[in-house]
Amino acid sequence: MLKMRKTTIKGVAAAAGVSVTTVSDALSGKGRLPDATREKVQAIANQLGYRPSAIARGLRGSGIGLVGICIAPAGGGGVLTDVSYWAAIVTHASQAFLSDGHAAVLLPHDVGLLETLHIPLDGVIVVDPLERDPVLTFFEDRNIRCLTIGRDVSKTESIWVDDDTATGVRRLIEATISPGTKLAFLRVGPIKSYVTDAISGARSWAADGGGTLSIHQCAGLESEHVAHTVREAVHEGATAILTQNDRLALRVRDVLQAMGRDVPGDVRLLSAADAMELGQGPVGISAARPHPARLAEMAAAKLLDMIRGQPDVASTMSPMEVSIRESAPLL
Amino acid sequence: MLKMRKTTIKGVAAAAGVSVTTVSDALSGKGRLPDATREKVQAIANQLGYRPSAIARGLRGSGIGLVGICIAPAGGGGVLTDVSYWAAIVTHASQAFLSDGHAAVLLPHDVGLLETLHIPLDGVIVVDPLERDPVLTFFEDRNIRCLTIGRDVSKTESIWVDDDTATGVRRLIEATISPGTKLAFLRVGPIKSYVTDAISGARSWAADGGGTLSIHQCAGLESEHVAHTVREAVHEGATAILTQNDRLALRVRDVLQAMGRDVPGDVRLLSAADAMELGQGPVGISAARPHPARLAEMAAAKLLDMIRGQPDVASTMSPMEVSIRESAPLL
DNA sequence: ACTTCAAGAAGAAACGTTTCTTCATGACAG
DNA sequence: CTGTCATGAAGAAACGTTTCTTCTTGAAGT
Repeated sequence: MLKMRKTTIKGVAAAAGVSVTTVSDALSGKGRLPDATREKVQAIANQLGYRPSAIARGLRGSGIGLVGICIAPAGGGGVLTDVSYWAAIVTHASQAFLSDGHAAVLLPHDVGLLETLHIPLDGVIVVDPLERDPVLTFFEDRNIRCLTIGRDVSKTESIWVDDDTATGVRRLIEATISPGTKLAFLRVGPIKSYVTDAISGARSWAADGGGTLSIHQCAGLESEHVAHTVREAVHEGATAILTQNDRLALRVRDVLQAMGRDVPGDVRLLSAADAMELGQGPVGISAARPHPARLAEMAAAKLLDMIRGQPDVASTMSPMEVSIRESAPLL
Repeated sequence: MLKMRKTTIKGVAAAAGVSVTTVSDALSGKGRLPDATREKVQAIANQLGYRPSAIARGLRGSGIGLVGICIAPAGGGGVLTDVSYWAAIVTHASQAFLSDGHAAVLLPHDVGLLETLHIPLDGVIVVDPLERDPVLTFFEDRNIRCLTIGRDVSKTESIWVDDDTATGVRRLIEATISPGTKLAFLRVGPIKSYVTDAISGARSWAADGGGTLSIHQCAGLESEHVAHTVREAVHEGATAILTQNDRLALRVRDVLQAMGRDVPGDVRLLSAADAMELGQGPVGISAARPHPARLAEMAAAKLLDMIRGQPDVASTMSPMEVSIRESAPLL
């Protein structure tokens, strides 16, 4: 394999017997050149396999069309993101960027790793920021335009796109839980905005005379932790359980079954976040339906607006529909 | 918001009353400077929020640590990649890159779109290249190091990583199909290397006296097309069907059921590519198990080796295990 | 007191583009 | 014959780094 150095604009200029200016103009269609020159230069550039260096271009201009998607990796348990949620966001966002001539870089949701990278980003989408997320500070420090999917409740001036979980959850409860019921909210893991929202939706239902609400923190997704929390809730008289997300809901369903409680006969079960798995199994679980794909597209579009310098980019709530299943049928 | 231009190395030099050389040296730890100067410069750089421009850096050196993952988007039907396969490859490859200080850019498997992008890539992983894939030519033309997951059978000099589908499929057949059986291979869509391999695995089984093999091309994944092809195969006397992949296998199972044929009683059913869904339902489908995660990690590691300039990077086959389920139990 | 040397720091080239400015030429009008 | 203009093309600056080279200074060795 010939290890020759890449042909640069200088090489083309020399080969064509013209100046670099002429080459640049000929290839970009600018300047005033007769067609003859233009074609000659193009032919030679072509023949030499000349490709302008994106880096050199970027040095002069503003950026090279890169946007980041900052998201915790998908997979197993723990704080990892659910695979289909992850895939929906990543595919839809990157497609949206692509059709605008930008390319998406996958970034870790981790400042330590981010610091090892040195990438010229035009902007970044941060997915599910935590409260006072250091990742947001990281990008702010570097003056990189940032938009979040899900909100960092502690930052008021930031721009986000989010499911309207509060309203969605309230509608879900109203549709399936009879007034006066004792409802237990089960949460787990770090605080994300949708959890806060789900709670405030449930609170507003309770405050408006829907019923009473108690909140329980699960130590983890392992069966024993979930069982402990469920027992606690049931012992306090709860006859309806609302979980933070799909995975927790599935565990709760199993735990209730193991305890011999009928769903929905003894306890009605709801999830604040829908997922395909909730529709499977003998007792499907009712849930509010998030729209990762739609959020990703909206986020990408807005971020591109910001990059183009539009001044009036605003945050947006996306309305949620509800999926009614066996675990909590319509009243 | 203050719209000041980014602080550059010149700004720091001016503020510190030293030359740019000194700033560069102080921050990078090179050159010979007394600690006093070093610290002073660092303090000022810090205070000014100075971040060296990755682009400028890249201009001088070789690259900015970007690698591409070129893969057809995941989702619905058509030529799109299966979601879990897609996610496994993208997460594992990008994680591997990340831990080496590189970041992954998601690229479309589409020359038209690639041409609109101008990104300085150190290398790229092309997932499931088609035969004589123009995408490979695209990267070759641009002198970008390229490694494929799955092979382009027409390019012999390229470097790849792949499941050993031929051996896996042959083992699968040997374990579940009795000698002398008429086996029908059903394929669909564009030719990818794993299909060629699956066929050659089946061929070698047939050639060594295992049984007879016929190959059928399905016009599409829609029920009517699948039904047509299955009818054809069964009419020719096939009592075992091997499908190209999981989705086709699922359709075939439904079609057989609709035709009133018992699986595995009347017809044994196999898939050349396993997926989670094959384990679900009353009649799980036996299959050879690909390892997208492992392939992605191997591919990333090898590509990084190539980028580092290692001369002896070789292609690798990854052995496949088989999943035995109800549709074709062990003999 | 004169050379030699090392430390500290600055200068300047190079990386590959784009773009603003300038220059030369010839045509045309006065 | 001279001044104006348009055309075609080259020159050079700028983008922000890194790194190789050079320069200055003071200290040490003879």
